[in-house]
Amino acid sequence: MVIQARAQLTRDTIVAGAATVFGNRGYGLSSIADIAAEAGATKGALYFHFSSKDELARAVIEEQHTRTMTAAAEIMQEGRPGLETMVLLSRRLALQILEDPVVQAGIRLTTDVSSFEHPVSEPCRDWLETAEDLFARSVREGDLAPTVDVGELAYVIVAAFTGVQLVSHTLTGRADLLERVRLLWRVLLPGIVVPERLEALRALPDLVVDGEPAIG
Amino acid sequence: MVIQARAQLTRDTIVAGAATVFGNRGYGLSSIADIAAEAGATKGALYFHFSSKDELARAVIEEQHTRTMTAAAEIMQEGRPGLETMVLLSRRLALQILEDPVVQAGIRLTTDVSSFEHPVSEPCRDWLETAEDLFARSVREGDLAPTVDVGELAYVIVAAFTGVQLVSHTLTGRADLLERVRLLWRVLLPGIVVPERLEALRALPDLVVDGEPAIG
Amino acid sequence: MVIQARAQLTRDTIVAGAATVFGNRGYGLSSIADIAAEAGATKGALYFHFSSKDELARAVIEEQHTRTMTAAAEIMQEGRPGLETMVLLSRRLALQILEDPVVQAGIRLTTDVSSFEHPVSEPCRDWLETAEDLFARSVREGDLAPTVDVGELAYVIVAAFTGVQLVSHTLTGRADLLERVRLLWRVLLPGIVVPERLEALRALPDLVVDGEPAIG
Amino acid sequence: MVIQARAQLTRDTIVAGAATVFGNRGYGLSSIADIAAEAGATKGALYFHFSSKDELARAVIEEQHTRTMTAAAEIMQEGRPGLETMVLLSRRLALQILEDPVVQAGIRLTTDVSSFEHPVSEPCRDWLETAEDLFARSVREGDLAPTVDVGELAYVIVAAFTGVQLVSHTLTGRADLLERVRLLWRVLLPGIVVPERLEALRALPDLVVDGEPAIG
DNA sequence: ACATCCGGGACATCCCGTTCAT
DNA sequence: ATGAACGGGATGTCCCGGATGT
Repeated sequence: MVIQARAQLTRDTIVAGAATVFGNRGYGLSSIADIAAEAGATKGALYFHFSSKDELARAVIEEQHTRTMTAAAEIMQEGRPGLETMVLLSRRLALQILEDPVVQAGIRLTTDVSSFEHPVSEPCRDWLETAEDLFARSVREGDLAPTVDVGELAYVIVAAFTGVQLVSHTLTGRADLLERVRLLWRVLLPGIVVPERLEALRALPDLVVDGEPAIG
Repeated sequence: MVIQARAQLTRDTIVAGAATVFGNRGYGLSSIADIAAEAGATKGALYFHFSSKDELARAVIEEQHTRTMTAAAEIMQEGRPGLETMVLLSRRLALQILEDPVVQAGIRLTTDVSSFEHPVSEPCRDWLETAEDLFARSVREGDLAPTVDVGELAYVIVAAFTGVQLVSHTLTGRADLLERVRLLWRVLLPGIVVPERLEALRALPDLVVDGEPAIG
Repeated sequence: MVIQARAQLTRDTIVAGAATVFGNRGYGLSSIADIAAEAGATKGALYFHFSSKDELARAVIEEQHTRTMTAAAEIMQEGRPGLETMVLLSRRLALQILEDPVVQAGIRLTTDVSSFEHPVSEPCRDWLETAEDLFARSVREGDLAPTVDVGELAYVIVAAFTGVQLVSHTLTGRADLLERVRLLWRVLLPGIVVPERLEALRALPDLVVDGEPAIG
Repeated sequence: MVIQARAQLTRDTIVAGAATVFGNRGYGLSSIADIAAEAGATKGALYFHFSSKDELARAVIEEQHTRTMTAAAEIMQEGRPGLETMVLLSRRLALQILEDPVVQAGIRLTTDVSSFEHPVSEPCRDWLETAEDLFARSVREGDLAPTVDVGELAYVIVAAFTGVQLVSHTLTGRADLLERVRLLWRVLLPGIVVPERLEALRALPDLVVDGEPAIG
């Protein structure tokens, strides 16, 4: 139906507006009225698409998840080695956080909304799984020692990235996010790759992703 | 004076109640009425001690900061090597997070309140400084290579710990926090200590702090 | 036209749904959305047939009035004596109230909507008129004394019936309505019929109408 | 405490305002804002005393019940015969309905709120009981035949009065209420009192209560 | 003609953070 | 330090039109 095209547009606009407000103020301090104003929509329109603030927040999270997973899928299709893919994924996500309010909001909301009755943990689990798969591949490729527990390694990486993003946000408003992610890998890599590959992979953290400004 | 002692007690009770509520629901979703009820005080009493919700939140953060810093000072007085001290600090903080609602709340609020006009970043900076100092000591003690940038290393450690705490909270309600912190160090240490000390320090992550249940 | 047949059906469905909701919750607490849902229609369909909530309520009242008046006409055609007809009418109406949501709703709405700009009093007046006519006939038939004011008598009967219906609704959810109507007549009759006919009419309240379960 | 006196006053003001609005528009169509405005209070004050619209409505009902029962007690203390007391009670209630918005509202709300989860039926039951007691006394006094079922009689009277009040409200805005109540008794009495007392009691319906305008 | 989808605002109820007398 | 009150939103939902099919 043609009508539904306009509806979809309205819905997207609202999600975007919600992301901006949620991202700036967090769930609890964002008001539906502010969101509607930000999106240039009325509360009637908003209420037509989302039956509650909670549902709206979850829609933002879902959209963010879709976007990050789509971006991740693109990179994973390039057929690079596991570790390299992992690094690129982290940088790609960092870029999305910097550029896309929906991604910013989604990440913040995932934490906020976790206080609720039905917390949101899928995105987190998805990342863990992805990381685990890639590390498992790295083991097969000989970059990681067969003795490492890839699940545990994935946990540390995902958590560390999360922390870097949050601390960078707190201290510099994310101005140094990309640099900090690079730094994270420089510290982590030596401890996990097998010694003989270390030299070859030393440049990994400085790889540049599509759309990323080259390093000064 | 006796009267002031009671006032101080009331104030502490309120801070504790506020911590419980803030910690569970976040700043925006916590109401003054809930806090007063939780603390067993009246709203009037609350407003006598704190002139606004914002100030109350900052008081919780400050109290948390005091507690963590006090605990940190205790450990640092024991005169252990830098790296060992750092590990113990992290474990001590994890324990506080698990046991002390004020600490839980302070950490959550630090993020929440960062959306405000006067964000809170001191606690974060203090930890960075502490970590940096300890790592510098480790360099002097020969545990870390002189080439490492201790500031950067501190950043990674603090961020990673933050992330581990947050992810553990999201996925398991912090049930596995201690184990995850241990894991974090096991992954990190090999990449940062000088090779010849690695064997000697391998047991570091499993050190047990006062009050901590022994590892099964 | 065939199309209009479907429209009529839709309209009737909506009126029935509206009756159910109005009857349960009253005018003010019934929402158009609830009515549409109850009727299995969309709000659009509803607003095609009725231009406002008020109009819908009046349509329900009108439909109720039609149904009760139709039923009344049937009984009045049977050519029974006035008093007997009156008793049967009251029992027939009680049955309708018990069985037909539209009748329930109509009665409730007649009261509710009375708060509006254009109150609804026709149904009430119609009943008064009908009762008055029947009592006048009873006078001619010698059942009532010529001295009674048939208008006043009609008023008392209509009001008393209304009250019985309402009290029965409040106390037992109308479970004892039929019995209470019977009781009403047993109390009223001795005071109004001429003494010499009293014995003959004593059985009147226990007459059974079509469709009514016999008395246990 | 002195403070509570002012609070009590505010509370009463709010109940009175609520009664006015509820009485005019019914529960569903009355808004809290209108009530606050009518009472000259703020929504904050209102919410301090009543935690919901429902509770406010029940407070109005309760207040009405108190007032009618107080008035009833006064009359019953006068030591008149049962039937006479009953008649006077009905006239007193009619007067209250005419003069006291709280009583008007209470009666209307009793019906409205009956749709809720916790309906209100006590007032109705209290009246039934009172009437039953008085009729029982009348039997002992020889005004009523010992064969009458006083419970059933009470039901009819209470219901009939309720109906008269409602119909009078619908048709004339209660302008003829007193007259209609008188009429009700004139129709009812002959059917219930023992023949030999009928003449003596014929004047009962025209008795005048305190504060009632004499009959023209 | 009949029905639907989508959207528009205006309020409803409720509750919140805060102050003022006492 | 309390009880009472204050306004100003908070979310949610209502009644209702246009745009769009069928």
